[in-house]
Amino acid sequence: MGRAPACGHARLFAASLLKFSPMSSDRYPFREIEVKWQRIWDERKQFRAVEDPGRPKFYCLEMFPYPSGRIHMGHVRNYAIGDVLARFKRMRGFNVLHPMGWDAFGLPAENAAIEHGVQPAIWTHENIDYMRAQFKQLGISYDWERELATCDPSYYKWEQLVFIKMLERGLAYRRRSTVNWCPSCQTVLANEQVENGRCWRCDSEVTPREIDGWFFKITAYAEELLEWCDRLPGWPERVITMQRNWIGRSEGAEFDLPVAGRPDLKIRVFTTRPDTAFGMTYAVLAPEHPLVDSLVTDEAERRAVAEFRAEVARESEIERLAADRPKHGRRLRAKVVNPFNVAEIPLFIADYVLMGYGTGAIMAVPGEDQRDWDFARQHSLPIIETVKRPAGWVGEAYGGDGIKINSGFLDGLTVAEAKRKAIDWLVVRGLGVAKVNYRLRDWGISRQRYWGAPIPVLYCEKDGMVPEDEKNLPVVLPQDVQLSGKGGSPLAEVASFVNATCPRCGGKARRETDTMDTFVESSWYFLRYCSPRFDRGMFERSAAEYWMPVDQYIGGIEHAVLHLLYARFYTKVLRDLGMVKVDEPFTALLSQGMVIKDGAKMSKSKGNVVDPDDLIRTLGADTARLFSLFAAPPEKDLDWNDHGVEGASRFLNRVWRFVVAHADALKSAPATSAPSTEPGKTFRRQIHETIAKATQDIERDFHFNTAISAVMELVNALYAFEATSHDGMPAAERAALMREAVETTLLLLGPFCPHVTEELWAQLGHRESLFMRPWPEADPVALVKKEVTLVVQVDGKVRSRLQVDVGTPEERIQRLALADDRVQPWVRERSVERVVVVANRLVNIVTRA
RNA sequence: GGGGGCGUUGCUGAACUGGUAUAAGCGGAGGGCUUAAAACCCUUUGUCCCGACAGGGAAUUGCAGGUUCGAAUCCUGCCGCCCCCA
Repeated sequence: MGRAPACGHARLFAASLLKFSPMSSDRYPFREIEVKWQRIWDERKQFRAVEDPGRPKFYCLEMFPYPSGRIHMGHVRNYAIGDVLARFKRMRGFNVLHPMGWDAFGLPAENAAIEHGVQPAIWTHENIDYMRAQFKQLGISYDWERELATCDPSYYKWEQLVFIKMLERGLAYRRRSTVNWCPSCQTVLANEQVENGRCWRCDSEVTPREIDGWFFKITAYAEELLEWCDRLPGWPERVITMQRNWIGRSEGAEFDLPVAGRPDLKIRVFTTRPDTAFGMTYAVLAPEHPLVDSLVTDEAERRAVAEFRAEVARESEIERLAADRPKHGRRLRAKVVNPFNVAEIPLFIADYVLMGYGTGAIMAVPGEDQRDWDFARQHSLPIIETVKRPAGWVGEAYGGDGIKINSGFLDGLTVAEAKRKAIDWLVVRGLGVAKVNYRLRDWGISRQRYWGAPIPVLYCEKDGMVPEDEKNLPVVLPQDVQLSGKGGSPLAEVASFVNATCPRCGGKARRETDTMDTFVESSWYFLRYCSPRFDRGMFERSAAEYWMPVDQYIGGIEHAVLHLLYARFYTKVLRDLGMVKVDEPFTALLSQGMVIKDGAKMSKSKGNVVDPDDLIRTLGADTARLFSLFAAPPEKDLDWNDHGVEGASRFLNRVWRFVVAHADALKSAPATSAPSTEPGKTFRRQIHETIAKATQDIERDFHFNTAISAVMELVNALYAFEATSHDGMPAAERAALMREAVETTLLLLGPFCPHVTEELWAQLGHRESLFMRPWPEADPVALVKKEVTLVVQVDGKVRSRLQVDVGTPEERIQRLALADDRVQPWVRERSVERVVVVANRLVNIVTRA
């Protein structure tokens, strides 16, 4: 078979099989193929998942998207990674659950309503329709029958039910807290919506504001969430570390500082370093601390404090905690007493102490804490060292270990011993307790927004706060609400919603008008997928028991703390409500990197956006998928490169041309072979080495890029094999090997590029889908090597190569190596000290002058 | 300030538990096919040195050291970039 005619043949063949689009005359007809197979997969419901206790299950899940309108390249990458795994695991014999849905509540829908007058529900559903079509165009193997949208009342109904149960158990509660408030928009802003202290929309200054809101008591699970961090080996270490730090467990002590001359007042402080108490030279309260008001002595001080508070209120939490900026503080007239040495010390309010951490008050030990040291220097306060510095120590505050000094009864102890003794001392005297503190705060779930799940609570004139009766659920979000973007919670304006009946007494009641944070919906959607149409509960127990936990979760690193922590918490709550058995929702996690172009994240303002629609239109979904999997391993950022995409397209064309050109010969060839010739054996070994490598790369560490490159090498070898005549090789052997190589290529490539491989598979005469086939296994017989090439080094430098039979004894290898013509000149003038032989790899001859 | 990660060719990136550094793709060069171009196919392609060629040699994985028969990989210090925490 000549090469040039093969080309022409390919075109003819393709043209007769499928109609060509004129603009892609040199490319395989990807458009037709992709549409065709998407339709067939859909009709066959090929990826429908059904519980089957007889087969091992694999729950493969990618973080569901917010329906913003259209997908971007980050989505393509995320969902392509998931699809490779889902298809791969199916071929490996697993019963795979691979669902898709929509994180459909959120601010953008509401903003679209405010700006363009579209109802959020309509806007959202239109976006979902468009994006669903895009996913289908990418050929992702979802079980579309399980699709769900979180804005559907039949979804959030169950979340409202769980809310009520959490309320009963004290896991949901209401309290006042400080939030970011925009006075012009009259609404609460999320931290991300505050830019440099200003509202992202109207640019007015954001102020903290005390308002009532709902919280989930995630802190009740702090210890368990932390403990399980050690039991999630399938998670990336950096995500685990971020979660650990976020939870921020610290052990220490809590004790009281009496206010001098005010026997009625004392200030509770938390410290992780009770051993340093003798170094306490002042104390600090958070400016917001409730005791501050009782501590001020006169009107002048009250005014000064108020002024200072207003100043601090403008600073963000991040600014207040930044180590490298000056700390602002104001001295109060009141003084406190250090119980350890009964010294009277000054008391401050300062921005670097937060009400939200510990008790909102600290003992300041500038000798051992850098922030205290900075503050002490600024305010000319004394600094006492209570830990002996190591010899040669240069620096300011010393946070390290050492022997206690200047510390009364703690002198001479190590830091750890002193901590224990200091706590004992406090406990014995009833002054304080040992205390574990967490940085983690309870999860504020109230949003003064319309487009979210209503919180199922009413306020009755007679009964006070009352949960909605379960039989009245769902509390449906009203439609056709006029949204102005002003005036706080939009639901408060909807009389038909607000005015309701008290489920307890039947009297008049007002509905809660806050809606839930959208992270609540995403905290359990993976459970709903197990039985998405179940209408007698959140999910069907047996389905959840079969599918849970998610075996592989895939998503962006930006959710390292937020979503992933909330979902872990919520799952544990459901477990404690007796609804699920699992302790953790996600066994393994893959955090994929960002898609970068020209050194920056894709964004409209940078003009470096690649539109998936364009790509699918010009080069096809298989090419888009292939490149996004080939260009980098999943956990790394992916540098988008237009030339590289063309390379991926070129490769698929190359596969296409070969198969189509040789389809007739391949179809009639025997399926497997035991080659009799050396070149035949070598080629077959190459085929099976590719299987082994690709399988390992996918399975072990998701290194799809190297798996693909292995297949590329096989295709190159296939072209070379075809172009060589191989005198003496039986025609049947040649044909069988080509068939084995081609079919292996298609099977290995299938999960990456499902359409083109499925089409070529069919063209080879297969009736059954490629994806119903088992994943190929490397044949150990084919992998056996008779000979190996050993590298011969002299003093670590490569000087020659040796062809030897596998299993050649070491002495013989040594002899051969030393006798080698190329080795001789390097050892002749020197004496051989030793010879290192690494089996089947190399020989290193170590010499001495 | 503390913790973690990364640094390999013109570019993206390979190199399993230390064992031929630079696979695969992109880009470059040359050739074939073609009236021509595109597409496609083949060959070649990190640097320096010796050599007409064949071939041979040297240094090289951010920099400087160390451990080892042998280091991109392990250890120490430094430089640069990134992330998290403070």
